[in-house]
Amino acid sequence: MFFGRYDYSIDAKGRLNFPAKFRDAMGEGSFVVMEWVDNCLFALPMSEIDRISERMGADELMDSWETTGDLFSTACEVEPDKQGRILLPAELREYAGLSKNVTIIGNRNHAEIWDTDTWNARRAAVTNEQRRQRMRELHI
Amino acid sequence: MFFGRYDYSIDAKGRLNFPAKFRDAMGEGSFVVMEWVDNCLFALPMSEIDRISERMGADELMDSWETTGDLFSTACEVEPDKQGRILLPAELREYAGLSKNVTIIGNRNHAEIWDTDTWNARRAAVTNEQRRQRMRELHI
DNA sequence: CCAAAGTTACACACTTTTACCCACTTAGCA
DNA sequence: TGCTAAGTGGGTAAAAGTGTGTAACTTTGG
Repeated sequence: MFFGRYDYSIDAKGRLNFPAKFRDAMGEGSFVVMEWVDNCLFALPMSEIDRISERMGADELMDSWETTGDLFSTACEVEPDKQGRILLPAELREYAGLSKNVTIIGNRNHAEIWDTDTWNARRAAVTNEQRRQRMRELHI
Repeated sequence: MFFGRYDYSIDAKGRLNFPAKFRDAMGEGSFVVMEWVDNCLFALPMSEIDRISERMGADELMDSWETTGDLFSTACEVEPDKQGRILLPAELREYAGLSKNVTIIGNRNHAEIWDTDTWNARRAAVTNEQRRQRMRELHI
């Protein structure tokens, strides 16, 4: 399970720290990072990639071939160094608009990598009333 | 079941005592604290988080991804130390406006963490007539 | 084919944060 | 008055995060 928010900055060598909790949740060794939507990056365990691949393979829809191509072409395998930092390819950094401040959040079964300003703006756009509505729907 | 009110203060290290009764009700080990609405924090057992996660994962609604991100990004796992204290991340303390005096209340299936002044003001704002009306609706 | 330049990987040192441990105080109770 | 449980305060060690140097590798141009 992934949750929580972590703020880091990309160092001069382009390295980005990845939260220790998430490293554990990713399992041993490497995991996968890919483009998602709204200029965020998707980080998920190898096992989840397999699951998605299977699901898309089973999909009868005509466009699953194009869809997986679009998605998987951006995916890359990363492995944290001894200090827990990862090095993202320039294309992914550019897609997400990552320059200095980066926010990594947990979201159920995956982590998301955002430019900090982008993430803050996105959260600020959610109103108290929307959250209240969500609470009602969840029947907590 | 969570009920009752407990008043504590945050110490110099940012630690906050968590009521013994609630610790028991949370079950063994750690539990989860997250932002809620009206500047209060929500504390609930791990099992409840799993339940919410499942429910949201099953949700067919287009925006469930955004919704879980908004909610889960604020969540954090905490485990009371041997004295029963928890350490809240700075972001959560800030959201709830916690500086010194903190009030923890029980509310059915979860606990809530409030700034004491905020909680007192909120209670003071409820009128006798509102309580009377609520009583009628509950058929107590 | 080789050398220079840039990139990536690895190692180490340092700082900050968090976890853990122990001691003390207070309140309730027999 | 002693006992127990709850709550509070502080010291110390481990872990997480950050910065810098250097070697290995890749790329590029002559």
